[in-house]
Amino acid sequence: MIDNNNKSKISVMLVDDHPMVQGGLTACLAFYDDIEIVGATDDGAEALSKAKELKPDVIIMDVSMPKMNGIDATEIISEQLPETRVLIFSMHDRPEFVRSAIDAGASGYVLKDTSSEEVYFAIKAVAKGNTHFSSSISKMLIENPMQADNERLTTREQVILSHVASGLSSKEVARKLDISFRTVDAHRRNIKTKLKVETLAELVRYAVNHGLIEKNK
Amino acid sequence: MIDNNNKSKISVMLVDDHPMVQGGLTACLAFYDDIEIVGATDDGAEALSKAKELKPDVIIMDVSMPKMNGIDATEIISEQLPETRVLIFSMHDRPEFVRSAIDAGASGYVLKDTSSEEVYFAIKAVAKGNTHFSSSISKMLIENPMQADNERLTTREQVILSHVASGLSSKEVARKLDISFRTVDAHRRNIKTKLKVETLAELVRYAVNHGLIEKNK
DNA sequence: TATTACCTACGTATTAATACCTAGTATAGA
DNA sequence: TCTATACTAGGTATTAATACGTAGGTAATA
Repeated sequence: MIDNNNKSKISVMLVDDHPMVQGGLTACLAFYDDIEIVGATDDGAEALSKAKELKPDVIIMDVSMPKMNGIDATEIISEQLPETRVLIFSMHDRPEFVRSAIDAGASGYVLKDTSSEEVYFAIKAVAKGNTHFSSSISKMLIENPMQADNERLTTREQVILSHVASGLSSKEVARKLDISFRTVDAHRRNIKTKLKVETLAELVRYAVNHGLIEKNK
Repeated sequence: MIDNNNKSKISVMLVDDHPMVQGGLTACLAFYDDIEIVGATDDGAEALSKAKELKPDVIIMDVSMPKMNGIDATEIISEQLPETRVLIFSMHDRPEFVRSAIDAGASGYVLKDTSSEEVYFAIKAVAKGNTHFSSSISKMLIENPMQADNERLTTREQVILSHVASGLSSKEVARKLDISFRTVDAHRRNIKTKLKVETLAELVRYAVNHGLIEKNK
């Protein structure tokens, strides 16, 4: 960005695959004369190239998008355009989505039921280098502290869990991974200890809710 | 509605709890001079009273809303305002959402990634008394025929399944429901036969995906 | 009256899961 | 070099799940 060029207005790029949401954001932000919509796209991959071209102050980014999701896009933008701030604008209020976004470098996270005014204030805050989270998001982050390192599942454990949650017995998982069924059992026990659960049903629910297994499969 | 009064314009009411979606719909439909937005609300319960007052030709209805969901609202509107058409406008593309909506009396179902033009055409179609479904919705309905009566779970079976899926053993479910664990086992076997699954993991996933158990619980 | 479906419950036999304990190898980090 | 972690794997014992078959009582429907 050229020094002092268009400095009084915050340039904003929209990245959302729902036409009505894009339209709604455009319409609502049009009321504020210190905000300028400089571009819009409906997928994360194109967002990257457009962001490099436009160098907006703020990007409003959805999470779920067809080609590249907003979290991955955010991570790359944070690396390649450190002066551009990303404000996540999403349906998803679960801790793992929010944490992924923060880890990827997002400066804020607001839910899609947020009022126009709050979206505007959030844009202003992140443009200044601050952060902004919906109050329910902040509350939820406080109530669900980050899992300790020793409570995270290793890669192998995730693989074991996804198979078990899909319905395979320990023997079937063992055969599939070419390991002993005792090894599978040992992993299951470790996984249960880490996740503080006791039953297979709880393991399955964790896997479904954390995207370790495809829905409707 | 008074005969011939304002007949050339289709009156439309918006029911969606996302301000940007409401804003986007309003903005996009403003381009069409044969459509008039006569009201908007963000919850299904208020939608009922406003609909009786305004008697719109078409209601654009979200599904997930805080106080009353769009399906329940649709059902009541279909009964009490038979000349008002409901067009569902939703994130959810799973068969059970779509079927619930149709059963409730909705005249159409479009997904939130639908273009402005298609939303406009859908409104026109349902205002005329036709139906309109996103092409992916139509395709999915064809591929997932309604379950036969003998494949639906009875009330008791759903209760058994929700307990089992929450992690209780057959003995624990038996104790909780004051029945024999043999009875629980018999139900489990019947449920598996009906759902065409073989393992507890598959039962749990069904329960999670069909809302028989709370997410993140 | 006969049939069907739902809910209930039992016995027998086999397999799977689980708990507990123990332990070797490889790799990374202090 | 030592320690910790991850991944691996074994034995023993107990409990749970599962399969198969059987069957009674109640209510609804033809």
